[in-house]
Amino acid sequence: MQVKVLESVMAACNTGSRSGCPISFSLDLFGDSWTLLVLRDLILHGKERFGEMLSSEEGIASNILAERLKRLEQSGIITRDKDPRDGRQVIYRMTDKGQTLVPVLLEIAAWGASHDAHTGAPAGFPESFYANRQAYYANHRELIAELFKAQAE
Amino acid sequence: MQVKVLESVMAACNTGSRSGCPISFSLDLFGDSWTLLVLRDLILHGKERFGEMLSSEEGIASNILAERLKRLEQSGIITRDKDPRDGRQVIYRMTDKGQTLVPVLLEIAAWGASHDAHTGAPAGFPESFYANRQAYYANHRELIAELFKAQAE
DNA sequence: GAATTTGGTTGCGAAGTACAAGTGATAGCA
DNA sequence: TGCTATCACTTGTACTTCGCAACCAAATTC
Repeated sequence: MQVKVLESVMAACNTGSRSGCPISFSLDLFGDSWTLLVLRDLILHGKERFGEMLSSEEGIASNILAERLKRLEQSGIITRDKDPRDGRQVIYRMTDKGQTLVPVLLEIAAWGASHDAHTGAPAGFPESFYANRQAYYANHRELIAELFKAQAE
Repeated sequence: MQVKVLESVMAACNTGSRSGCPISFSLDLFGDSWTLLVLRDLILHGKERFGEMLSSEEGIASNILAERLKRLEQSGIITRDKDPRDGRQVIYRMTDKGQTLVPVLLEIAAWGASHDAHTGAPAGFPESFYANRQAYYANHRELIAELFKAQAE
């Protein structure tokens, strides 16, 4: 009986998890400076190409980006396919599992926007999000675009 | 006019922010491996002492813990007070601003629990959380404790 | 007042990151 | 068909951060 417990602990160790804590598990995947920014580009900005992500405002290094994309693919968060129209390019896309990270990203974005004076998020985003999270989970792209449009007027 | 834009960009740089993105802003505060685990101990586990956090399952180093607590205090997320009953000890407590991180932590915990086979979270936590987020935001400690209790029976 | 506890700090080797340059496969064009 | 550009990386090297162990000062207990 004791042996089984040990085995499960070892299994956890082998997957790189530091403990049985679900937060710790999540952080082993995206708890570094860059992975969540890559996921932001994929999920919120709709980027699919290596070059697009490379040219993001924060200036990620190409070796770091390549390594993070590899890890995300191995974790089943994204897929990696050759572009049939241009064999040089690769298309990265979120899997269904990857899509389940949308609420995490939106929550982080809303927190940042509501505590950062110099945020680039549209005015009223956190309030709008906190008032109706479900709508954003289903439709974040369109709802955020609408806020930007309303702001421009 | 151009000058003003430049000034605001420079101000953003001085605060350490890599860009105007609200996610980037959030990650500059808690986008490393350890800060969110410290926040978990403070928010979800109710820990208040240096020693308590030091002895967490993941084994944070004391210099890292000290540095993170300092940063969180400077960011207004936590307060640092001497224990009036024992002058050696320090009590760390979440501020109101810190409490606004509860939804972020719960979302990360739920994601981890729903994708980790070896999670230490109580059975049914992600489902229960996703079905009724608002209740958890107001009352996460008690609701999670109830799940653990139900599991033990 | 000696030993213990608590909350740190310091120093050093290991690991991760940033930057620049280079590689290989494909594509477009003369 | 050969030349050049583009794209997605990889490699090498300097630099920064991290992890670990040891140490330290103040407060408390015995």
